[in-house]
Amino acid sequence: MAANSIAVICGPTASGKSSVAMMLARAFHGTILSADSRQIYRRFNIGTAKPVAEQHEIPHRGIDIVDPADRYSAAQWANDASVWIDETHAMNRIPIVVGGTGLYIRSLFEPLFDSPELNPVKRAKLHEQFSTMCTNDLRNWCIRLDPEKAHLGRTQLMRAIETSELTGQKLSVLQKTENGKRITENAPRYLVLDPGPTLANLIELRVDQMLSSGWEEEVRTLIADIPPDAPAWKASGYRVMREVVKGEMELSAARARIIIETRQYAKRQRTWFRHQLDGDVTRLDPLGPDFNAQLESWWTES
RNA sequence: GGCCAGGUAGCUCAGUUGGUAGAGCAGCGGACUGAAAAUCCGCGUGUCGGCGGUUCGAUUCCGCCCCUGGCCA
Repeated sequence: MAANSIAVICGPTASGKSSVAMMLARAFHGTILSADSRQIYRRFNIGTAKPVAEQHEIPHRGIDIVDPADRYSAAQWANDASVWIDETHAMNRIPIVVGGTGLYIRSLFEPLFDSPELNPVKRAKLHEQFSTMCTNDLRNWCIRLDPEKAHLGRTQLMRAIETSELTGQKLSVLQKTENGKRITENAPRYLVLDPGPTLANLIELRVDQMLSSGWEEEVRTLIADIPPDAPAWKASGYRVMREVVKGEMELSAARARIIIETRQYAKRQRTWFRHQLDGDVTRLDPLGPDFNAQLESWWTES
């Protein structure tokens, strides 16, 4: 790994990517850049599997950078990450990007388009209207304005509609023509970690660890002063734990539900990492017999 | 031991007045450009508990048996 390069380690939740990143950071003087859309939030620690103790040993960036009620974005992350990368290189360390938020990671190497400013007042008005509409109505609206985007989900439909309504241009066209600037000249080299079917067991194990290390107490204190619609609550398991704290759900039922939610999240991540990464992608099983050797040869290549 | 209610998809259950069956959840596959742990789309053959009987045809009707739950002894 050359001094000015960037290592990228990704994979589904609970795949062990953090501990692999820690190993590399220890051995090769690395700084860990967390590409995780939930670990950015302060105070949401246990349920997001935030590396709290690890930060004392190895420098981390991208953790605890946003208040729970604030909205963050892939674009902001890409901008912030480019600064962290420069700082890391300046300190003669190797940036190790690690995370499960694929869109964040990809936006580093395949930049998001330059989004036009949308008038905030008009935008708020539009969103007020969206909230009264069902997804199907939004879809029909999108078919008229930007049919290429109409097969996507509710959030993406709203984005396409607001772009067309407020700029008069199709989002699908803007994305093709207006390529944002490339943050790094280095070609991406992705390491995707996935232990295969064992992942289900690892997820179950990790949920139990979270529960036994005080997740419920954490949620009890968060619930006291964080608005229920704050973006940070969208981390999987937190809504269910909120019901437990409020006495609306048995802990055993919550545990089962959280395991299912987490498995479903991991599945979505796998689909994403299977199809959305472009470039030099290496896939390894972190529990495989030759993993250490494979990891080393991946690292020393190029 | 007697009576009653059940036994249908991995789970919870619907249904077929006799023409071999379908929902929710789970699971699987997919999409994804400033909310991404988000937001969406697609996918249902299963000895219809077992063995006989009636019937052109039984998951459905009849008989016996097995299993589960409840009530009564």
